[in-house]
Amino acid sequence: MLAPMRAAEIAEQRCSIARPAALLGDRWILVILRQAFNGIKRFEDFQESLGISRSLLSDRLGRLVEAGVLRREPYKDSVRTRDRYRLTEMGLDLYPVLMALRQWGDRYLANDFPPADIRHRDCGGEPTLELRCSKCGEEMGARDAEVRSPIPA
Amino acid sequence: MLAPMRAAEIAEQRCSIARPAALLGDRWILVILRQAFNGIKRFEDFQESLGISRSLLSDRLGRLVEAGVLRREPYKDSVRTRDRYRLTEMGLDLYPVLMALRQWGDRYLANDFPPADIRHRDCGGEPTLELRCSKCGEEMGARDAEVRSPIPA
DNA sequence: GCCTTGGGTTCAGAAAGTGAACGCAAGACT
DNA sequence: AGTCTTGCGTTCACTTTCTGAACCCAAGGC
Repeated sequence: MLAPMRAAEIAEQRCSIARPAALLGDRWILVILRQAFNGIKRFEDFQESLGISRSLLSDRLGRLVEAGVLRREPYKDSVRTRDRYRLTEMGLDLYPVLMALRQWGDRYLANDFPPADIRHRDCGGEPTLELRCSKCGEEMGARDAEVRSPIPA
Repeated sequence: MLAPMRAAEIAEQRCSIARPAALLGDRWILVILRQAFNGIKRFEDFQESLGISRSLLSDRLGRLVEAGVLRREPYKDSVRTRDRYRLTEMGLDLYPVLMALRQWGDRYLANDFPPADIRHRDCGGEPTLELRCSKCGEEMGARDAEVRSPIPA
């Protein structure tokens, strides 16, 4: 199974948003990453927990490995040698993306269930994503930002 | 054109990440939002700047309107009445998601071009996304987080 | 009345996604 | 040794979605 044609075209744009979008703009990729951050590593566990078809899971894990987000490596179970997929440094750095999704989802789409309970391991506080100006330290939103080198597409 | 079947299933999960993923886990949706944040409002301008097919653009804008991320409204051009699509408050609050993608993209995927230049309107500083513990104020990464109510799927 | 423009909808063919069935290597069982 | 199970896929036939090109239609202009 090949990567989608249009994804490749989007990925070629010289744009800091289009390139990640070409990889991450996919429902399965995002929930696979969520599971990876939840500690899932084995093919079977991804497949069962997500209800994704094997062929598609195989394709998506392959894309993530190729992109450098996951690393596939053999490891010794108590019983035998298996493979597992682990987040690389590059993959771990996607955490803010997932947290941004979660924060927005909790706010606007989670009316019928309690929000995710994720805590700082050290102190039990709640992680919050802040968009802050690195110069003046003010918190910012979309309206406070100005695009100087814009709009590549 | 109907929304993809599996998207609906993912959207039904009681999960703060799966729900936004069902809407945003789509290449076109993400670049459409980028353009919206870049100030694009009209159907034609989205279409030309993205090279997306009209039918698909129509479908995606419709999804975003239905989700409450965009609002469609008529307005008076100098010449005549047109429609435009504008970000709602809910849509503007997606800014951190786009910034998270951009920050990651700049770091790992933008080796062949200069990163996007986005500045704080007031002081010219650069916006940075920080994941911080709201209790102790420490900056956090994936490894410092602990999932207490996990793994809905 | 006819033309242009914006914002679509409607095709038919191409690509991607789907679940079920099959492949295959490494240990374990007998 | 031969068979069984488990993990991790690939292949297949079928369905759904995407694609670009062609068409539609209302509001203004000529």
